[in-house]
Amino acid sequence: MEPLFRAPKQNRIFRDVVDQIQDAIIDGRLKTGDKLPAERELKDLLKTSRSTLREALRVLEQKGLIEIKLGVGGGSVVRSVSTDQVTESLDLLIRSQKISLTHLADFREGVEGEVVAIAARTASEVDIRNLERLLNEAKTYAENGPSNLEEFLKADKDLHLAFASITDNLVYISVLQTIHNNIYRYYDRYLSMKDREMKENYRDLKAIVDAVKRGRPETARTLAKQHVRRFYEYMHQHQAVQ
Amino acid sequence: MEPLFRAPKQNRIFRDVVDQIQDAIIDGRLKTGDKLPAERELKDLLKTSRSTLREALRVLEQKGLIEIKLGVGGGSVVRSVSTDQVTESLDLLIRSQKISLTHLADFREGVEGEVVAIAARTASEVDIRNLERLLNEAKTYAENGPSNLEEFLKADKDLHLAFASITDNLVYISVLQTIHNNIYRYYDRYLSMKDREMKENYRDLKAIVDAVKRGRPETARTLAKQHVRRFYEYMHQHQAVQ
DNA sequence: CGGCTGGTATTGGTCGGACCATTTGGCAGC
DNA sequence: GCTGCCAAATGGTCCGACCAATACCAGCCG
Repeated sequence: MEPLFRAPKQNRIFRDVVDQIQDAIIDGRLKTGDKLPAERELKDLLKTSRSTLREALRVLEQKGLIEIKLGVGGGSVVRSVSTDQVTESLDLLIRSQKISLTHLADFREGVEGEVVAIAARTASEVDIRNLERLLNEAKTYAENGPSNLEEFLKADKDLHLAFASITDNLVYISVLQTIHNNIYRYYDRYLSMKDREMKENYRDLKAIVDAVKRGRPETARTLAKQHVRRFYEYMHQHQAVQ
Repeated sequence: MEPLFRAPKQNRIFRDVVDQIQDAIIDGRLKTGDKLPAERELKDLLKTSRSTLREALRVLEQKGLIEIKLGVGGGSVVRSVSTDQVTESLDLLIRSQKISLTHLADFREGVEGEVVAIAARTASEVDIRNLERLLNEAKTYAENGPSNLEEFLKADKDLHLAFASITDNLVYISVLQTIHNNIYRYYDRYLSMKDREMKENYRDLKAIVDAVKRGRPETARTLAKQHVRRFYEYMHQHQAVQ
């Protein structure tokens, strides 16, 4: 039987180790949940040192391809190539302030408009029920006023990501996850929503869900764009009075 | 004077080292082009071992925050936080075949439509001249037929990215760069464009540039969506006869 | 008998030190 | 003054030891 790994060549050995394992994951020789051998064992299989191997594992971990756990029964486990890690780099862009609030808003307006339009065309009954459940959560928090702002924003986020899920399109899902996972970074700087604004926001969401339920793509798109724009207007106003 | 680094705490030291250096880069204490001390020196400053420090540096390198060069005068240099590295994770998604051709097409239709619409509203004269220059390149290749397919696709890509640049919005730019940097992975599997199709594709591009030049956002959007859809229809047809 | 508890083995995390490989720049010899 | 080689700086690799977290099991106590 052919061994899973071979001794590395090239100048920088750790790079070769990374490539070997990454390729094995990408073309399916290693599957999600598979456990790599222990470091002391793997270093022998790869005919390298533990330090070099560990540098390679760190890189793979950072790429989101494996997860490393401590203790007995720990070790390196292959993660599913998912959207979780897509966040990292856009995350850095945002944190380095290379992306302005306005640019983020423009992007969201276009993409989220399209997403709800697709959702309105393709949502199943199960999808709709899920949307209504999330909408109901948002309603509860909205009624309780600004003391529940954090929970309300969470529900708002969940709802937006639920629309993305309905498209069943990993590109939309991962891109929007990235945006929504980072958007809170702007909150502290800009956002302070008042009671009236929370309720207004909730009515937006309700209207969008309604349009999706009734299968009106263009209505949903218009409402979503308006919703996003309004959200950013709150933030801009708050910025102005700071 | 306060030292740039302090001794790490926490359970996993390398993680703390990563955070320290990353924070220094993000909030500007370390600027693009700045050189970190040599490893043997930095490990003393951080009161850690060289192995641990190196694992941290590997992670930072993978994040695209530093670049490590060998030899005398080598070392770790802070890179500008750019869109280059945003590619990595979507790249992995695509290579793992988690994203279908259709999903990619749907996403591009929405986003590229929006992008050219924005471009039509905001393009400057310089932008227009640049578009016309790129369009002219595409024309040359299109006229020379399928033997120039590769060059034509490159020109097509440049044109699409040029539209994104006009928006001046890093989110659009980085997302579309990611898509276009990876789209070629589908070519081998699906694409084989014939002479007639290349010319048709060129006419699409020309019409879009024209709409942008004349400041017609909605016309540009419609044309761009149609252009993207047509492109993927070629690929699907080719797939079907394989 | 059952549950708590502490020990122990496994596995990743950290450390220090030695040596290798690459690169640059200067010095020696022509 | 040019050429080519050597030395120093710096990252890359390797080794072996020990630390730290954790799962699991044996044994004790209620």
